[in-house]
Amino acid sequence: MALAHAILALLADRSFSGYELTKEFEGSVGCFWKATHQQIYRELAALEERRFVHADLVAQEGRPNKKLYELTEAGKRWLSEWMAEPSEPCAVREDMLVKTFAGYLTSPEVLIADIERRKALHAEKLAYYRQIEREHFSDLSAIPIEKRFGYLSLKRGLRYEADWVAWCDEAAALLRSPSFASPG
Amino acid sequence: MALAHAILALLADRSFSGYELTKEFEGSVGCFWKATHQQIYRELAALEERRFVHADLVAQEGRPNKKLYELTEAGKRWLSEWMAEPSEPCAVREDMLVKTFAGYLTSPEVLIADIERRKALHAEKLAYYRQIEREHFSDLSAIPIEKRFGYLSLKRGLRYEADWVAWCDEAAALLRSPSFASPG
DNA sequence: AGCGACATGTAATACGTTACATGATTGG
DNA sequence: CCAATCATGTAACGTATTACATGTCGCT
Repeated sequence: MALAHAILALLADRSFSGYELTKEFEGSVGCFWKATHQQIYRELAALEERRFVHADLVAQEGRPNKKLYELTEAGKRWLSEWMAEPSEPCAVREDMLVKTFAGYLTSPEVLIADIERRKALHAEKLAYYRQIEREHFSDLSAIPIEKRFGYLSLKRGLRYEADWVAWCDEAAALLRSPSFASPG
Repeated sequence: MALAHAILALLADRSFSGYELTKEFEGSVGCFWKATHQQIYRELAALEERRFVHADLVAQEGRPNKKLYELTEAGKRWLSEWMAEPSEPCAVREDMLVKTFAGYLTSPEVLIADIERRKALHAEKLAYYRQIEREHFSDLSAIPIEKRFGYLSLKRGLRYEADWVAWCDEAAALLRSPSFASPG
């Protein structure tokens, strides 16, 4: 039930439509939570039924109407209570590491190609998070306190992507070293 | 269907029972894949139906009998083919970072307590992985080439845990700094 | 005329989590 | 005698993924 909390955490700041929430999860929020639009619409419906959010239909000109969801008092209470509970590490399920683990079943070249691909992906995300850091968090004292907390989460994203890039370099270098030369 | 590949990757080295596989996923394999015994038994049954593994009933003295699963040729082929496909980053869903994101809804003390708890968890895993590194990978040239690949995956686990510990320190320090003092 | 952004959904399937369920043996 | 380890499963439920589905508007 943690997607629910992620959505409520966004709605604590301001109202969002399902579409807007989806965009948030595709952007910087993606550094700590991943969700598709289908999950979000389903969860919003469930949250509305539990009265943790309330939807307002907003008529728009020049574009489709939207449902703006706002956090209710009950929703805010539920979220605050959850904040005090201990949080567990998320489950890691990394295809890439299954492949390195059984890497002797393929050629080093195949592994290295995949590692380089991953490196590019993580480098791109890292650049994106650095841009957000520059644009939104270059002067913490200049932004309202509620917004400052987002920097803590972003910092984890920055570390995570930088660390993946570093591992990719390390792993590729090892695979190219004599220790992993084909004959063994 | 990636749990299937993780299981086959383990079976590529030697045969395992469901119980033994569960132990592996709780141990060092846990640095890149998480699975419960229920998932494993279900997946083994599915893999057997697809003829990617074959079960041998092994009678034991002094303990319950077990089913030893071995990789079939078809299973090995299927695994090898999968190795060449590009691998995507796994989905991050971090409760902890939802909490820091909306941290203004609770007190810094509550957040810091949770962060310190997480730090202890990650430090413990880091120590465990370091122990495995010392015991199994201190001299790469002394171990058979197939086993060396496991070190690449372990290195990612070492990085991951160390990076979390570092973030916990960074985040706790920030929360104790004037930038996050309650009044804003 | 077609593409991309806006906007919201259903349905089917796959996968993960939690609870329930059993039973032998070993060591304290 | 009780708890822990070995050993394997079923059932119910919750969550995630993938495919399908629709329609507007603005721009080129």
